[in-house]
Amino acid sequence: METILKEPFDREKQFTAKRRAVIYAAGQAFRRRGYHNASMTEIAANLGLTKAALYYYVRNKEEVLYECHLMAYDAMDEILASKPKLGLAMDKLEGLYIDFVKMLTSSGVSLLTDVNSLGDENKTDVLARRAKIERKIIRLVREGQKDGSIREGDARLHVFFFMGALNWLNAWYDASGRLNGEDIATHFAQQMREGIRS
Amino acid sequence: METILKEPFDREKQFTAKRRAVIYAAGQAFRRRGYHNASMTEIAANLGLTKAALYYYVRNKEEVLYECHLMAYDAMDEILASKPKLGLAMDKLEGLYIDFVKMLTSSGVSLLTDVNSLGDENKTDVLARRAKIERKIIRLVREGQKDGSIREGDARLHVFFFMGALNWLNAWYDASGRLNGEDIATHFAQQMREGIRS
DNA sequence: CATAAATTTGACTCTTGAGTCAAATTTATT
DNA sequence: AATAAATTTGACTCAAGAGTCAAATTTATG
Repeated sequence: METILKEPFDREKQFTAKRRAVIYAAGQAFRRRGYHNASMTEIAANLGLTKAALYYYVRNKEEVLYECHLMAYDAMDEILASKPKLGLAMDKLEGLYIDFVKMLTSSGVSLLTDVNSLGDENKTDVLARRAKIERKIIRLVREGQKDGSIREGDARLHVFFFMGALNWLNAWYDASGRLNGEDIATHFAQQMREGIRS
Repeated sequence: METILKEPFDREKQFTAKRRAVIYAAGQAFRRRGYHNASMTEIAANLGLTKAALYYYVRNKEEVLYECHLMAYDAMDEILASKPKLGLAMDKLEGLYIDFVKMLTSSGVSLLTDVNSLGDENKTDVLARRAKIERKIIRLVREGQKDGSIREGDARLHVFFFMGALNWLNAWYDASGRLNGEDIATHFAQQMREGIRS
């Protein structure tokens, strides 16, 4: 029972944990230096490994980029799923947005913008994933326009506007800077809200 | 007089015009496919040229990226300079923002985000250039907080929030889509304004 | 048309970094 | 300790794309 059940799962767990660490480290590197400027050798070195060792955990570099994107979208999906379904749409949206910012400033996961370095397959996939999230938020905005909490106007534009702030975060946010994620989250949420409230 | 004055200037003009065309075409390619995914050969082909011909107009690829950045910042500087110095800060800011969006949606010039592919020299330069523009806008926001047209709060955050929308434009704006630049500009300007008005 | 300057090209070189693989090393199990 | 599986490595290969250059071609001018 020990060797048959516990052990293999443990091994698998170790493996996936390390694999995740690789993806994560790569994500950090991609964010700081850009996908093409961050070499696999460099990423490996950050983990105290050799490039060849990385390839034990990962098929190829593109796959890593792909998984980095998914990681961010998974986190967003999780946040989306965790939200209560009742109340004013605006309030739900605000909660959502705060969590997004907190997640992006504290988890080390970030929204990468380089989607063109993915092959057709993965690119379509990632864009679909992004679109799905956007659609949910747009739906929420429309709901807010119905329940009167959100001002009229093209819901897509409402959303693109404040989603831009999230994607731009990576460009300037420095975890060691004087601004902390919490403060940014509440500030941004207010600005988002005021921008579209009725 | 003909050969001594007119001709040489004309030649120079031709050269710089073509050079500009190269930078511009490269900018389009960088925007659509990313700096590293767009090869010099490809950019040349878009212009009906050979890679070797490009290098008659341009020292190297990095220089091209550098100039693309500058092109965008030049355009923004021009807009900044064109604005009247009187009136409520908020109104000035709104005019500015509208012009930024119009410029980015109509001129073919775009804000590139890949600054890490530049060498140290150029990178510092570009970041300084960006910072300078941001500082002007931040100053304007502070002015608005003094004259009462803009709500209190961290002026930098106010600015980072709505500048994100501009940088995110490239990711979704499609000149041939149903939304035109004019509409986006007025929509975004309103959302920007409501987000920070007092 | 002859000439010179400007422009363009084909055919290279060179570097970098992704990806591979057989062998070495480590870890767990009996 | 012996063995087997998991993990890591050094030393490669290979392709892509940046950048070069001498020669060909085009354009303008007397």
